[in-house]
Amino acid sequence: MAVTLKEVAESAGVSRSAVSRTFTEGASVSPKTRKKVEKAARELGYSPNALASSLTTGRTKLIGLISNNFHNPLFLEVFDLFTRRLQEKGLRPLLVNLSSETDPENSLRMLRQYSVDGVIVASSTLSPEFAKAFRDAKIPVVHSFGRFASAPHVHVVGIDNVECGRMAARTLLARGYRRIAFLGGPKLATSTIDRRAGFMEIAQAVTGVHVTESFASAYSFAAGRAEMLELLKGPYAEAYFCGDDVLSIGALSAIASDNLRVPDDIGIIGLNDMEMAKWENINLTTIRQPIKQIVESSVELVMAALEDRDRHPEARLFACEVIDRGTLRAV
Amino acid sequence: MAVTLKEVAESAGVSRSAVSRTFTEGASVSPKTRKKVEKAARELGYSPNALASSLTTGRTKLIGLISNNFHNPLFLEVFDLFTRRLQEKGLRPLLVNLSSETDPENSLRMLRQYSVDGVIVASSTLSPEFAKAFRDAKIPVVHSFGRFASAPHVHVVGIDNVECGRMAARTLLARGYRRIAFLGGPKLATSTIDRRAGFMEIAQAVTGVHVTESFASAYSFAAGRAEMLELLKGPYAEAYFCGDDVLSIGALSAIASDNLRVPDDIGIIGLNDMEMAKWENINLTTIRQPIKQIVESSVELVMAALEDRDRHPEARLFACEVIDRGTLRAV
DNA sequence: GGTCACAATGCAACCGGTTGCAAGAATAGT
DNA sequence: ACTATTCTTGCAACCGGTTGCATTGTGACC
Repeated sequence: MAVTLKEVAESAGVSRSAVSRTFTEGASVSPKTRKKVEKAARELGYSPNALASSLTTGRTKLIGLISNNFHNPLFLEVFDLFTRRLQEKGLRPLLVNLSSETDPENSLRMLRQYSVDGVIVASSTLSPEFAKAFRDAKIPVVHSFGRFASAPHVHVVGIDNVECGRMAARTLLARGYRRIAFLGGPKLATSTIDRRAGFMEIAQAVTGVHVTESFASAYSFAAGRAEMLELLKGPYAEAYFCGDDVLSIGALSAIASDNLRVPDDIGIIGLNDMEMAKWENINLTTIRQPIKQIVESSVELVMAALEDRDRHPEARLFACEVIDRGTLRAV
Repeated sequence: MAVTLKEVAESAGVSRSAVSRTFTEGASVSPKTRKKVEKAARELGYSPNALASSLTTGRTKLIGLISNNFHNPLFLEVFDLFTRRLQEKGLRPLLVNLSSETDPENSLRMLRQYSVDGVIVASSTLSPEFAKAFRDAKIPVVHSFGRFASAPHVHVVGIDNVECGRMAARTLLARGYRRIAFLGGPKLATSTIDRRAGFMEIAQAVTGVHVTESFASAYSFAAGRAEMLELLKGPYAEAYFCGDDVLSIGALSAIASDNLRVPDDIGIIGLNDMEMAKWENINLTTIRQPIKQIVESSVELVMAALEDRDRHPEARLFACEVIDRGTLRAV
């Protein structure tokens, strides 16, 4: 096994406490012993066992990073940002893939067994039971990319999907589109519901605008393509607000298959601004979701909640913005 | 804090050992006490602290999952597969993003501090110092997607990149291409070196074939596109073997920007067969890397290495196959 | 030099479990 | 009914650290 505290203590000729103290921030150790201990530690290649110390301190610095979005390329960026940020802050992400669990109860038990300090759920949905279980266990939870609520029952960081819907509708109207449509993700996803609501609110408020809606079975390329192929069979709209970039890309491919051109024949606006959206062969006009800020804020929030366990649930919203590329006609 | 062993013991009216034993596989407990303990545990909502037990057992069931490929969409699939598989096997992935570390030494220390049982490095490169450090610490390492070596100094699971290069060359030749080229990733990446070697071996062996090579600065869309745009300025080849799918997609976009058509004007064959390759608007002919098998085998191997710490380093290779789609002309 | 305040150190108990060992209980064998 | 064997069980030590407390050491000040 690895070198232990005791061995270092013996080698340095001091007590175990002394060694422990040299490795704890702000403990009282004289420069002399500190030097001795550090020398011994270096020679033996000692590094403290974080798990053992967590036993007494009650802090593991482990953060459960839970997601079920392992098929949306956006989330590779999200994982990248999360892991970097957590590492920077001295926290360790324990990754949990929720999609494989038949029973979320299971992941939950596991996170408790490993005494994670906190949990970040990076997924648009978070079941209330899940949230409750963590609250009962007094483990801080931050729901990243979650649904905004004015009275949240859990910390949530994300965007205002309703406002995004409005933004999309306004953008389409500003470009002079009059027959517009919402092409959402799964009908039951809260993100779909909210984006639709905002979109409709604006679209239906102006006379002379014809608005329709439809829903893809998943936030995926295949679902977006399939749904758009279907739509193209009938009389189709002038422009579509797709619930998500990957859906948009699916739709774009359907349009291309039908030998229609974007934005001449059909306009598309997406949501997310994932890396791929700026690829020149896609060049998607979309609404940017500031994932970097969301991630940073989530980490900050989970750390704050660690400090103050009874911190009141808080919702943090970030503004989105339209990124104008090539899939919508000019103003 | 959470419920502890002691509380359960008191509530059930037995010793702590008894409780511990009911929760350890294969320990000797009478049905009667087991029943009592389970009842008490259920009532109190007890679940054992995995970290505390790791202290005596020496096993944490934590596996360090290390990568620096947070920009290649293929790796979202890889992470999905790894997390699922590890979870199925009762192991927990502790994710480490190497790209953010200025100093890999750092991640290494952290993994030691958290006493991970083993490490999976999912990245084409693995520095020898890194491997050595783990070997010194007696922590099993599996290098997934690593370079094949007939005398590996670390467990490695992946494909034979040289053979892939050959396969690509043979495929292009079989389609009647005679002016062919290799468009690799970073010149120093072992994957690039090997794929190039295999490609050249075959291409240069047949007379009348003109073969050239060039290298993108990274395995990324932007780099692939940039390099291909450059190539298109001069006399270009009939078909390109790109080092990777994402590079291929970049190249395809460059070709489209120049108003050339695939496969009529230029052929492209990629490597990986990531999800995107089958998207209808990309429809990339490529060499499939069997990532699912690689992942499963990696997990299996790391578990085996856990059992037998002195297991001899082993290289496991998986065969690739050409997936014929639309970016190469027919035979 | 003596007193005092405070810094440095070691002791021992503790965090939440596991496990070797010996003693006691149960079962089998005759 | 008595002994031999196997199962259960609790005790106590241990895993690798941390920390409250009492003790000792150090320097400041008068």
